[in-house]
Parts: sequence; structure tokens; C-alpha cells
Amino acid sequence: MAKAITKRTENYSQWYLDIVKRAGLADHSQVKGCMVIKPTGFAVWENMKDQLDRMFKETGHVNAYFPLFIPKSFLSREAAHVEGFAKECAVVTHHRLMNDPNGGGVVVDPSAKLEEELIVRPTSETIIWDTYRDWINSYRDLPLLINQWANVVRWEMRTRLFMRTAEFLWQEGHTAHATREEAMEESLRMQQVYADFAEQYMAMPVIRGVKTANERFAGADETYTIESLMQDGKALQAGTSHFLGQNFAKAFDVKFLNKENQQEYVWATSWGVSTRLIGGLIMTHSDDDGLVIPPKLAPTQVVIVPIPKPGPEIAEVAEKLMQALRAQGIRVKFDDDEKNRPGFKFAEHELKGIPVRIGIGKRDLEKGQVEIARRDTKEKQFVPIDGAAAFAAQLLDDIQQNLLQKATKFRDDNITRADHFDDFKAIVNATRPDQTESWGGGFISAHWDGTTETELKIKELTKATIRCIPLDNEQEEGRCILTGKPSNQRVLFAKAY
RNA sequence: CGGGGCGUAGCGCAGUCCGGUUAGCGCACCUGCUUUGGGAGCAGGGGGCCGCAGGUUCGAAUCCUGCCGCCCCGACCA
Repeated sequence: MAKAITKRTENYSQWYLDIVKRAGLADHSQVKGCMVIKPTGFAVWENMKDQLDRMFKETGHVNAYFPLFIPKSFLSREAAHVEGFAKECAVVTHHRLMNDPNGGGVVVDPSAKLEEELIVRPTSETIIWDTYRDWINSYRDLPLLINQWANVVRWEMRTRLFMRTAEFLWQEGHTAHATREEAMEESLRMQQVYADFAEQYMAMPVIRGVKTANERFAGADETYTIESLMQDGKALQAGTSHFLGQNFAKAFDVKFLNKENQQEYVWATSWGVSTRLIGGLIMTHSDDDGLVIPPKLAPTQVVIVPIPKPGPEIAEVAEKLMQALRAQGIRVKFDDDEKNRPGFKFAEHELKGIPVRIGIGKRDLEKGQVEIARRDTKEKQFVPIDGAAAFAAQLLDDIQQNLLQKATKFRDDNITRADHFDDFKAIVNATRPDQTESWGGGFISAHWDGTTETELKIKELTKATIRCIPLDNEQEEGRCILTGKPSNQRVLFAKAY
């Protein structure tokens, strides 16, 4: 092992960075806070995107595209919204460069100042709702179910590859409805779509919940979230779906004529997931040997490694195997690069998280078998050549299931109930050398008196915030963990990304 | 926006305190041979405005001044 990556127990943050870089997912760019998503990382995103897009279409949505630039005046129409984003906006002030008269290269041409500055979208509610005003006249125009795949910019102080970058890729759905009920159903429906995607494709278990007022999206009446737990015991908000009420309709004067020939403001939702999901994927499954990703999202699902060199007999068997696998829609590669030796390839493919590796050597051929290794458990076994393709296909399913089970067990094992504030503090401050050097404490299920004041106080004292109020919460009489005031349900606290 | 750290070959670093041959090491790269079932060995080779700009000096990667960039930690946020 010439080039080991940092162990999780030593430095979790560095471990994450090592994985991202060494697995070839992304690099820091020349621009502060931005990243270059490399082909392998982008392939993961494409797989996510393809599946999500399919699910959006199945729920009746269509794609469209709105401008990157938003007139400054739009952003201030909705008071809470501008409050939420004002601090992190990139602003375009000029539209022309010129040669520096002093010979210093190009400079901004001061005569090309924009009359109204443009904001690089941090999210698109404003420009979309300004457009919807023209699109919506009657109840017959509703519901309007639109999604866009785009990049957005939020000028973050502190960034981390995939988890938080100044520019990131995402999808944002923006829908308009005739009734409050319909909009509410839509926001819950999309939250469910996200939860299904996370569990079935990312093998990442999530808790569906609703955000507290304090954690709510700027401009929303209600924010629904899917929350997941990373290996270091910190929570990740993996996706959000917002019930926007009539806030944007009122701010942008979007009305429709109902069946009774009366003007009404429309009801809205918006929902999004981003490249941040890739960060969540990494931190849910990967280990000290490198990236581990679920087969359904892996750019390459099976790699075939010839041992030692790809002689004609080996290549022939590999070719047949590849055909059989491709016939089942499996993404397979034959690593016949003669530059590296098998040992190097084994380590490299594990580092890059390819779920299944098939080794074919001369000895194997004599016995009519191949060696099949799975990335998640590192188990290897010999399988007859004839049954190898079917075995590998089944193994991919097993790995997908195993990853979800393992992550679910980890998540469930790390939801702790606390009834006294001392216990609460002990849980968030606990060190777990068997886990990670910066153990976050996992989820804590505790009673809360429902006030923002108490929530902020707990955050101040422990750094833990309320991640969500689970939707399927059982009602239970209790007393607030901090104030002792009566409460009728537990909420989930955690330190969060 | 505060605190810390780092800019020397594609990557990772040493050298900087205490100025002085031709700036060095590992990995990667190129050529050849031997190898190949868990990160190969030997031999030969290519690659540097030492972050940028000034200054001090006979002489600067090294000292001084200014600037730029990035990373990590904290506050804020998806």
C-alpha cells in the first residue's frame, strides 16, 4: 500500500478530501470556492440526474430553463427571501472589458456600467415567478409543473468539495397550483420522490420531516426535508421541498381566474437537490480503502482484470463476459491496460469504488472459473465461467441491498433518546475513537417546547440544531429538554453539515 | 469575516532560521530489459520565471516591503 488515504479515525475531513481527489471525482478549481467536477464524478451526477429526471417526468413535470441572471429588483420583492440570500450573492455590474491604458492587461470598462445590476441566481424563485405571471391566467393553466436543471451561485465563506461550493449544480422544481391543498400535496409528493430516490438508488436512508420555523427556507411557509446521517455522526440535509403558500404569487402578482370567475393568488411549491448528494453518497458508504458507491449509481459497475496479461484466451473469455453483462444493461469495463500490474489495478479499482471486480487468470481458465470480488465487503470467490455473468448481476443487487441495510443500521443505532439536558450534552460531546476523530453524536430524539428561542439556545450551548420534526412522529407527552415546558412530541437534533 | 497554515517539476515535499557551485528527493512521465494471482525491479532519460512585484546585496528560493492565491479551523449557510 504505497499511497494509503487518511483513515477516518485519524482525520475524517481529510479522509473525505482524499476520497474525492484520489477517486477522481473532483478537484479544487483555480477559482476560490469552486470545483472542477471530473469525468468520474460527473458520471455519478449524470446517473443521479437521469433517474431523478425520470421520476420527475413520471410525476407529471416538464423541464424548462430560466436565465442565470436576475435583475436586482426582483430579489427584493419577497422580504424573507431577500433576507435569506442577500449576504451571499454574486453581482454583475458591468458588461464590457477594455485594454488597460497603463498596459496591465484587461480592466473593467467604467463606461459599461449596467443601469440595473444583475444577480447571479442563488435560486430562481424570483425570475420564475416573474415569468409565471404571464403564463398563468386561468385555472385551466394550472397546475404548472416545471423543473429546471441548472447551476446556481451562493458566495460561501467556507467551502468543501461537493458539500458546499460557491457554484453548484442542482435541479429546482417550481410549481403553481389552484389550491392550498394541491400545493401542499405537491410538496409532500416531491419530498417522497426524494426519499425514494435516496433509499432505492443512493442506498442512503433518510428521515422525512418538516423544518422548524428557524430552519425553514427563506420565503416558504413550510419546508419539508429528507435528513440523513453521515458516518461521522453529523446530519446532512439531503433535499428539501417547500410549500411556498401564496408568498411569491403575492410578491409577483400572479393571479388566476377560478371557475367562479374570481381572481385568486396561486399556490406554490419549490424543491431541489444538488451535487451535494454526491458528498452524502461518499460519506454514507465509503471506507478507509476508498470510495464505495451503490451499483445503481456507479459509473462502472463491473471491471474485468486480466491476470497477468490479456492473452488471447483471457481476452476471449472477458469479451464473452462483457457481452453477457451488457445484455443485462450492466456497465462493464475491461482493464487491459498493460502498463499496470494486477495488484495495482485491484487497489485502484477499490479506491474508485467499482462495485464488482472479476479477475481472470491462466490458472482460472484451466479450472474453468473466474474470481469475483465485491467492493463493499471485500469478499472474493471463484465462480464457474458459465455462471459468472449471472452471478455478477445478482451480486450487484446484493451489494445495493447490503449498502442500504448497513447504512440503515448505522443510522438507527445512532438515534438516541435524551430526556435530560445533561444527557443531551453528553451525547453531542461524546468522542468515539472507534468511529471518527470528529464524532458528531448522531441524531438525538428529544422533547422541545416549540419556540425558536429555545432552539437557538440549545444551538448556542451544544452546536446541535433541530434537523426536523419527523412526519411519522408518534405523539407523546413530555417536557422540553431545556426549559421543561410541556411538549407533545420529540424532534430530532444533530450537529449538521 | 476572524484564527492558523501553505505557495519550489504533473503530484507530494526538503532546502529558507544562518544569502554563496549547476536547486534536491519521492511518486508520476519517457526508453529498454526482466517481471506480472494484492500498489514490481534494474538501468538510462526528460521536465523548474523557487506564487507575483519592488527593494537590499558583488550575489536572493533564502533577507526586507507590498500584493495575490489556495487549504484547514471557527461564525454563517444547502
